[in-house]
Amino acid sequence: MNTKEKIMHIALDLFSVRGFSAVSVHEIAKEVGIKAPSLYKHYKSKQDIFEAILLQMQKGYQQEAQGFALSGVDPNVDAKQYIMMSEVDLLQLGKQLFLYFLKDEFVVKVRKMITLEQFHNKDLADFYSLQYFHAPIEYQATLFQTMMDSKIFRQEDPKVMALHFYAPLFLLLTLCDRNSDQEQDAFELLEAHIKQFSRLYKN
Amino acid sequence: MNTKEKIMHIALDLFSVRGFSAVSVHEIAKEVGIKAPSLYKHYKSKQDIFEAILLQMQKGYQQEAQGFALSGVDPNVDAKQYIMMSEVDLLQLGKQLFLYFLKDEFVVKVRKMITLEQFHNKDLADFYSLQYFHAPIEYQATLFQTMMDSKIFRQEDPKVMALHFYAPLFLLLTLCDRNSDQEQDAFELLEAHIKQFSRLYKN
DNA sequence: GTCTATAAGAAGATAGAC
DNA sequence: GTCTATCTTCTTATAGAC
Repeated sequence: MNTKEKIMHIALDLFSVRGFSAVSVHEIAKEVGIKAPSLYKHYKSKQDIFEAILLQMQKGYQQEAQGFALSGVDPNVDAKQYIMMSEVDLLQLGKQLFLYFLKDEFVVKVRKMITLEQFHNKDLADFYSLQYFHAPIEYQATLFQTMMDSKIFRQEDPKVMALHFYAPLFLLLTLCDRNSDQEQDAFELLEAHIKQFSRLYKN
Repeated sequence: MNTKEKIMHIALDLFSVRGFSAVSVHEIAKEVGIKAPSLYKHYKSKQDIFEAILLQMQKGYQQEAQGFALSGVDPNVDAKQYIMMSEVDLLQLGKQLFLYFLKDEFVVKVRKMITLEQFHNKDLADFYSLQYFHAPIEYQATLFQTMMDSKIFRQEDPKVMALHFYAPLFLLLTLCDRNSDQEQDAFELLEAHIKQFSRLYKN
């Protein structure tokens, strides 16, 4: 990893725990192993590092989504693959989604960082809401709609069904972000959630 | 309101949007209408203001819980009142809980402030997790257990049932914290959630 | 309880040598 | 691309007059 990348990752480490304004350029440089002024040969300002992290995440997310069980691009295509979905498959899907959000270090740190900056400006608020509310809900609603059409699940509002599936995932995820020592409990509760969810919606 | 209280409320206004470290003592004092050094006659440090806010919230929460539909103290007592609970009552309960978390200005601002400081230290992380995860889940699990015993709801894991009831509330709450313009949508989705929840769990 | 003056240091960022 | 030296501004906090 070159110095520019090293700066970005160490800045992210610090921003994601203490927040942008509580971290000094001096501190980032020290962790990298250079002096603060050297850092300005790579980034024109502290804010520039922050923006580089966001850009990197948008790039990385596009790539990850491709290789993912759910492409995240066209839920209608995905849904056709899951029309015959059993309870086990749904469990698999939920776990996979949860583990991606929880175990991809870069994703975790960027989420934490944005969590700490979400009220600063509208762009970041909108970005967070899109990434962790609207996009997953819309996506899963389309998925469940298709599965309802094929009589796997009872006829209910697919958007609310998506909310019922996703909201516990999100709550447990944010719990783990704060208290990583509770990951095991969270994971067990996640399993219990999806199994009970399947029973409730099963036709 | 005296100057000491004024300082606390204005500090909270600023901390809850920009975070503790991004707000200067000078700025707080300016908004209050005094000079920065005068502020130190009321609080011994900036950190001291932060801690005063947390203390004030703990006081206020104890009082609010008393007058609340759910006492928040003994769920077994509460549950007996709700044994005959209908779908409409559950809707009422959910809305009330949601509106308390969303419309009590002090509660909203303190939640936002702690959201921005939650990764700084373990005490704040634990406080957030207790307030917005463990306490509500435990409380509602006990409530639902009693309601299952009296055959109102189908026999399922009461803790997971509590998760199913509460997680969408939390997700919509944090959405409103970021995007207050989406409150109306959130509220409608909340209603749809509780109605569908009732249908799913109804015996 | 407010003010002005000021300390003492840390902040982000630039200039210019190597 | 790294360094030292430096600029300028801002930071928290104190001293002491009124």
